[in-house]
Amino acid sequence: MALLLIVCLLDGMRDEAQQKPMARLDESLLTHLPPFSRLDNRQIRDILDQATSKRYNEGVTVFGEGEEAERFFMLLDGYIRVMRITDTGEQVIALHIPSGQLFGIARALGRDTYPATAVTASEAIILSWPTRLWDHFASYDGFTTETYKTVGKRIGEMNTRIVELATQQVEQRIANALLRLVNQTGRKVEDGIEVDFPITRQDLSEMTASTLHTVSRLLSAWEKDGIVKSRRKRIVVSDPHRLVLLSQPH
Amino acid sequence: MALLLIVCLLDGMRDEAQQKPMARLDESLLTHLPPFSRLDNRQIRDILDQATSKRYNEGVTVFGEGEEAERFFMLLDGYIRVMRITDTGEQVIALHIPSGQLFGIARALGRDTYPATAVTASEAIILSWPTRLWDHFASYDGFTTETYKTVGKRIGEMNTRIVELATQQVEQRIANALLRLVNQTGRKVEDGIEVDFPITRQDLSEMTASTLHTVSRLLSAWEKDGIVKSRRKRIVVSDPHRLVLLSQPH
DNA sequence: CACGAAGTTTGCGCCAGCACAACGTTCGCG
DNA sequence: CGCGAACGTTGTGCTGGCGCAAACTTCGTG
Repeated sequence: MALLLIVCLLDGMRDEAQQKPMARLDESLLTHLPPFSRLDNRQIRDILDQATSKRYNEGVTVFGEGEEAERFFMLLDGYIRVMRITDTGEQVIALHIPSGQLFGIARALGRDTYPATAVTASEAIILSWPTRLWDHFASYDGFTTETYKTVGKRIGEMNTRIVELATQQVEQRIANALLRLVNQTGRKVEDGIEVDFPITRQDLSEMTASTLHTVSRLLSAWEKDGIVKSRRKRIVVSDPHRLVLLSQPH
Repeated sequence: MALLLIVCLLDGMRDEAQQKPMARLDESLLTHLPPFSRLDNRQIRDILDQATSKRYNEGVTVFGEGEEAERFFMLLDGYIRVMRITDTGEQVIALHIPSGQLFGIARALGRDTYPATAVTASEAIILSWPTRLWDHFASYDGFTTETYKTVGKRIGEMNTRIVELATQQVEQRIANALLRLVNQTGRKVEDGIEVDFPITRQDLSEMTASTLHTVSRLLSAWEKDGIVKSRRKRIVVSDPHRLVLLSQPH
């Protein structure tokens, strides 16, 4: 709810400077996001005063793997796709980050460079700060604690990912990926739940270590069975329950 | 080097109480381990005074996935295998932890339960502390910083793991797994570098999401080519360079 | 509204690697 | 030192899902 407000405020800035301090932004709006929830007003204002805001179109690279970690980021609206590219040019999507989370916090894990590439999966609004401010903010009560909770969750997701890749069939992996998307970023629509950002079969194949072709085939089959409905870049899950069945072995 | 000393000291305790305070242990021995390297003598003594020491045989479960995270651990000697078990009973090995690292630090990531199962991959000597002490130690300068560096590294490894599973052929994955084992835990022997703890083909297959049979076949083929030498539970890599070639696409 | 780019569908053949099976080898233990 | 269990090897057949190819649909743009 708070986020919507922020977005409106920021929309006004769309045609102005793409990067500018956020002095205008009401600090109460950030209060409910986990990393900031335990901070007092003075601290929040301090953080906001030093933030840079920027609006990104879909498919823009926020930072690349191996680059020096000069800034860290807070996603206010939209979705971020975290991916790596192999020597042979294949892309692997590691995870999707929903709004309200910090990302690119290499510094918090003692790294000097970003370990992966972050690309906007939809239009996005992002605050960012120079990395050197991390230690300063880290002294604020609860800031790091909440951050590391997020890290812990992501580790859990990665573990699950590994187990899935290691043990499940393609159909189950794709079903799982879709369920995860719908759970984490789903939006209720008339005939089911829709993934809240544009997603192609190619993307799904990169999330599940399969191929565009296989994903396409399966989605077609599922559509025939009335489990999903999809159009270009949009996927609606109309029968989540049957998808859950498909996602489990046998 | 310091570790060897510790091990000797502890060996003396082998037949005494399996669990007892470590008051006797010279604090200077822990000084060089990353999590403690920036601590002063008083702090190290404080940490040691509250530690419990225990010796484990090979193949013993230290903690299980989902259990309440009552303690956190420091591996002084040996190796730990971190694994998860799927609903269908398949095991997946997530990573191996070498001596000198903290593990089971769910608390540091805001979790109440352990996210995976930890089993000793060899005989091991482990210190542990009640979880509630974490926050106390965390106030010591550098303790958490160094810990989170380790977490960062493990995240990197997991990412690599995911990319490997997603893009590489079985032969390359097994070659990679073997190279990683040899790099991280290798011990020089006469005719090459040996994995420093007992490892079965089954283990390797669980690390690479393949089967015992395939691993066995490949190791046999490699042995015929003079790349590795293996006997029961032991693997020696005699020609790492050619293994690197095998680990890369084409 | 015509064109190109991006996204999607579908058919077909093939092969890496799994399942199944049976046997050989090493180790620990009484 | 003999037995059983754990660990390792090898052969054979089969199939899921990938590679390749070609055509179709939707969208944005000038």
